[in-house]
Amino acid sequence: MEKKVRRPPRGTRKRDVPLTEAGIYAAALRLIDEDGVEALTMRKLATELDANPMSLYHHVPNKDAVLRGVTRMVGAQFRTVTLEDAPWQERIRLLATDFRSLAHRHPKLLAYSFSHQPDFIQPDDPFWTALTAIVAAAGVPQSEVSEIAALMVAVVIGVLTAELNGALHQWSTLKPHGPEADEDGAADADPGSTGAAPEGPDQDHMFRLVLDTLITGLETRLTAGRARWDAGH
Amino acid sequence: MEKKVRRPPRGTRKRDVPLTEAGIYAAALRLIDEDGVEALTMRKLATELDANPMSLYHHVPNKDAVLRGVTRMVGAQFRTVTLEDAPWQERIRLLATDFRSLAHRHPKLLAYSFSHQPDFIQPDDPFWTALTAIVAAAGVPQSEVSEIAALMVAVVIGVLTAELNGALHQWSTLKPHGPEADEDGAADADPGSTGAAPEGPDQDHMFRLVLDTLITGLETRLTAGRARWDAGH
DNA sequence: GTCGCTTCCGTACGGCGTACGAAACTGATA
DNA sequence: TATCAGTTTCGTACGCCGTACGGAAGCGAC
Repeated sequence: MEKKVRRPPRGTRKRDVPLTEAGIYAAALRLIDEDGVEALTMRKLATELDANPMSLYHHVPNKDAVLRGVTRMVGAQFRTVTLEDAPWQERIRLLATDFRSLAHRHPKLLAYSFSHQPDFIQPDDPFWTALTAIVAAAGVPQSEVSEIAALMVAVVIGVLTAELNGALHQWSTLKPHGPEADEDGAADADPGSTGAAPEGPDQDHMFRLVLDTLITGLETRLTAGRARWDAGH
Repeated sequence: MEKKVRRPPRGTRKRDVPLTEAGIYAAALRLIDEDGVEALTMRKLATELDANPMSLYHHVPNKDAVLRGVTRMVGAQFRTVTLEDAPWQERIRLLATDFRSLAHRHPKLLAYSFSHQPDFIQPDDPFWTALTAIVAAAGVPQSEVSEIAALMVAVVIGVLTAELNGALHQWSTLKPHGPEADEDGAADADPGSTGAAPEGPDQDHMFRLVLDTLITGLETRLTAGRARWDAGH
């Protein structure tokens, strides 16, 4: 007759929805965005979901799977506009910028993923398909598209990682040499002010700089010497 | 035969040299090279040194300091030949290659350092002084040497990280685009042994490719438009 | 001797991931 | 409606971890 509820019924609990895999990932992402990956524990995650730590294990095999799931979830959120008829240089710039803005949306998570989850890029992710399409459109031989795309990802991720963890800023404000010993004339018109600008380096600018340099290098290589590609090494 | 026991052990003791900071770092490096950074614990480290875990804390403030110390120690080992009169392209190639071989000597440690210790490059490390000197010699204006050097480090580290954790191999064997053709045969690579790989992507080659592309881009930018540098783009 | 200082170590606390089994809930069936 | 099987939730517990704390062993100076 009476529905006997020993446990406080709905209403008393904060959570009125049952645990789900997606819900766990979402909560984990919330905590990670807030405090970083290393501060995420299964107990805190359970608390956030108003559940017992062990309850999570019916939806997720272990903590590592949580991280992988969150990463995959965020990676799947990636969207970019594909300008079909723009020059490949423009398209790749846009793609990289979109990717960078995703990284800025969840910096703590992506800084982790970049170094700990080599498979956070999946072959059918929109990012990868777009990138390979652009690289192919640039004129890279079909057989090397993957390699070139892989290298571009590695480079971009390298710069992003350095940007996210502060290394880029730190290095670029390092003094070039230390003592004098300036040999081999570098065109040097700058008076001796050690330019300790409080502003520091502009990360947007630096990102674009790498991108442009990379693109320029690729252009040169593609137009100047097709034989160089085919010769390989 | 009387044994020279200057230190009659309370309890049984195997270690006859006292603990030192350097000794702790050396042992930690041994364990890291073997099992990876994440497997290093203060207890295992103490066992390796035949000491009580708490004894380490008289020479080192905490575990994080151990990691930082080991990283610094390895970083200080970096050596490169400086070809004073070679063209900067050649010099930078050599520097990057030397750096890469250091990374291959302690892959587990450096994969960690790259992402967790933004300050593992110090202003007076031979690596940094050599790099900034070369960049300056290439003709980059004094005021931007640091930025360019920082970017090059970020790029190289990005590629090395991807190489060390297997991502580079994985990505470059990814199918370029469509889900139409189903091909299997993903063979996992063992990081570190880049010797005689019979299969597709040659990591040495890919590293050189990035380097060359970067250098080419830099060349073009330097020779074609000096105004571009000065205008700050 | 007996101090004071450095080095070493035993014990212990709080937190972690998660194995295990019991309890509670759910929907299908009788 | 009562029963029951399967799923979801939870309590307890184990073996790790980093490290705080305080006591003990060695050693040079007096």
